[in-house]
Amino acid sequence: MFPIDLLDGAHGGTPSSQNSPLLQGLNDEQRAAVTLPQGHALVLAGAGSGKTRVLTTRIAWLLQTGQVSPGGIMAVTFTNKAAKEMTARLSAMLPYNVRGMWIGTFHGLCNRLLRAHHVAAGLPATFQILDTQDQLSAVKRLCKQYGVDDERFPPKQLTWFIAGCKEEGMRPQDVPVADPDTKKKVELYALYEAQCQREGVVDFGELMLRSFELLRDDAALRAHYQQRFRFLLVDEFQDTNKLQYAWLKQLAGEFVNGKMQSTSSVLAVGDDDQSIYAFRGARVGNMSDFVREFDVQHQIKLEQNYRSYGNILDSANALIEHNSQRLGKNLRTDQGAGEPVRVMESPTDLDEASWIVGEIKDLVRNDGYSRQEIAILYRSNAQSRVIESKLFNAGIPYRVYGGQRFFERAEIKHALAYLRLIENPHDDTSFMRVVNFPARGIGARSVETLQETARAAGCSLNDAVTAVGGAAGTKLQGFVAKMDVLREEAEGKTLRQTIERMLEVSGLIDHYGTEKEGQDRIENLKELINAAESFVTQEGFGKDAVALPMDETGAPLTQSPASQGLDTSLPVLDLPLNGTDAETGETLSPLQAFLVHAALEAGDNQAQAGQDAVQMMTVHASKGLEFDVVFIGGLEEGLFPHENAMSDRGGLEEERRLMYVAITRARKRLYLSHSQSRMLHGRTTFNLPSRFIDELPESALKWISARGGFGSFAPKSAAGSGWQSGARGQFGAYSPKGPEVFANPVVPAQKAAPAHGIAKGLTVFHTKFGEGKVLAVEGAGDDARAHINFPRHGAKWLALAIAKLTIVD
DNA sequence: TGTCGAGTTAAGTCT
DNA sequence: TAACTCGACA
Repeated sequence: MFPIDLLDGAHGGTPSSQNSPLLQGLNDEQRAAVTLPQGHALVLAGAGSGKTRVLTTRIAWLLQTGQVSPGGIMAVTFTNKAAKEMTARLSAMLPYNVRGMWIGTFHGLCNRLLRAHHVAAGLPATFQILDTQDQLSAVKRLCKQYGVDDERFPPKQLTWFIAGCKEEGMRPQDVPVADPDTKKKVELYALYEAQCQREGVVDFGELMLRSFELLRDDAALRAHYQQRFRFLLVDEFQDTNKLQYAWLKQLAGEFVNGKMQSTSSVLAVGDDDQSIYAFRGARVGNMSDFVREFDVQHQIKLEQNYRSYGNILDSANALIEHNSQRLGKNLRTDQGAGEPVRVMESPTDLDEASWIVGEIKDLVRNDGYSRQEIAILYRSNAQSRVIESKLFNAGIPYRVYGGQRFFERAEIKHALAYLRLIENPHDDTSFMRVVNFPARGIGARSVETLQETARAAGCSLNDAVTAVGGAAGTKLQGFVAKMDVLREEAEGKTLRQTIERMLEVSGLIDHYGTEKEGQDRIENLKELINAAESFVTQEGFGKDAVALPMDETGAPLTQSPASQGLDTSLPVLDLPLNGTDAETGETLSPLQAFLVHAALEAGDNQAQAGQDAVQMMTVHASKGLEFDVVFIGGLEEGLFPHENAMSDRGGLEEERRLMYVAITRARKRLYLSHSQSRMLHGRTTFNLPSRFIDELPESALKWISARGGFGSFAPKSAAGSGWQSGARGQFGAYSPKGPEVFANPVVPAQKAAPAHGIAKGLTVFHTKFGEGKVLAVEGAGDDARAHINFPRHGAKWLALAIAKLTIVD
């Protein structure tokens, strides 16, 4: 906290207090970024260079020097995590309420804009947000309705197509049609749009596109926000897509002859080396476009790293050197070399997991690390399962981020669908989801009839119910009546009461009560009530939901905002997080706000927060975080780099940046691990060690795996990069099966091996293990392996070029 | 119409 | 491996 009397002059005063406590402890580059003069600027911030600190201090600085009031600031991030952290740091730094500032994710801020101007945006006040699952089921429903051949047009691909179009800012009429297939897809895109509009729902892409169009087409509104936001700060700028950049330009000012005419100041903070979202339309090129189009005068590089020791940083630097498309940047540290980066090789993914768990035990018991400072990173969510089960068996608390998120669980989606139907009876996606769940005798046939009726009448499923006759009609009407009752009862009830009543009336609790594994689900549903409860408390619903414009002390502004240079002809929209209707002044109901929360923040804070638990997440989810100890598992060709990304150069470079992000998460100790075989999608695969391991400097590494036992599997790096044999004595302890799995001696593969004749289902004889049954055969030629179950020794993988096997029957 | 089991298929990162 | 679809049967 800094004393208020340090405030340097009134509005627009020159920031002269260079010895402000705010600036203490910043290095020269950071200080330069924090105290940048007005105008557009780009900060290239390397990993661990104190980027978040710079951003938040910059905001505090702007406020402290009176250059802007809280309402004049907009800070955009990509993840809720980042937005939350920024808000938290700011409230610790500033002596007044930060709620008046627009700090949030792109999608969160778009939602806020659309809520506030839903009439102008052509949306109902209660519009709902579709997540990826909802979007897919909406598309499936559409395809079925129009009899689309889902072989030729898989619904999933259609959702990608639609999302891709929106990311490029294209409506159906804007999409260039080159071939009949595209023509069809565009038609479906248009139909999908109509369906969403009819049902009052928007997907993620629509949130962005719709609010972009709102700003583009409504000059008065645009002028208002341009006037209002004097300072726009954008985090992770390298991850912006075309549409997001265009959206920013609308807010920043008017674009004339390719140049930005702007009275506001845009600060873009990014790191081209950490661009890992090209797959969802991110354009690193936005950085250079920004410099050109905004005529950026100030560029600052933050290269001093405060996070990691030398060996870790050297590894990161050496790795990213292999990329060709870079702006160029090299991290440095004063912290000394630190420990070497440890590299581990395991025979199987199970061994890898056991080793990680054993290592974690040591770290906690012997080296005094707390579990929450240890992270296990992996390329894809599917990898977490094995590690989870080992951690679970070892009794080590852990927390998994991402993956199956709380709000994406089936029972929670069902509950939310009921809540959405209470809010908006025309939400057909939700209607379809729960009309017969729990089962109430409304079968597929009845639903089909209902859909046809609705389509013919051009109304929602809810409204079409009365037109359906017979027994089916009666049952449908019963369902709708039930929902009507719930809707009426929700009036004047607390969110908690509404949800509890819904769980009861819908029959969800009863249903799961009779199900075998329903107890967990019931627990989750109760957790939903808790989530709603704490949401209501945190957001302060029920009190004065509209935050008034504030002065620096948090007291409401008594003087006109015009003194801040704001356009007073429009209402000042200092709104609570989830927005208020600017035209009517109505605020969202707690239920509406909670549904928004559920859709936009998929609930990464499920697990027991606060517990000292090992952190598990994908590399993507780890961006922006840091830990004392980091394990990166599954460093194998095909997995990391992922095979789908290996075909083209761009994809491979993105994978490398991903690896760069992973490495730079570690402060003190980094473990890299790969496994020779891995259960993937139900098959055992054999992968070479990742090329990324080879790209690291030998001097920074230390191999802790014992080499040997795997003849032809010898990692390709073995040739040049010295596989020092087991430097750690405990190798045998954490890989008890190790020596047995491949019990055959290592001999050079014989060239004349291919015609082995071993096939699944055969019984074979092994000189040491006796008779066994072949479970599977993988690979060909010298690389062929068989998985054989020996009654007395268990299932083993044997290299057919080496093992002496005879076929018994 | 609901339920259950067999067969099929996809499989990656996120708001 | 897990989620999903489809067909047989009650």
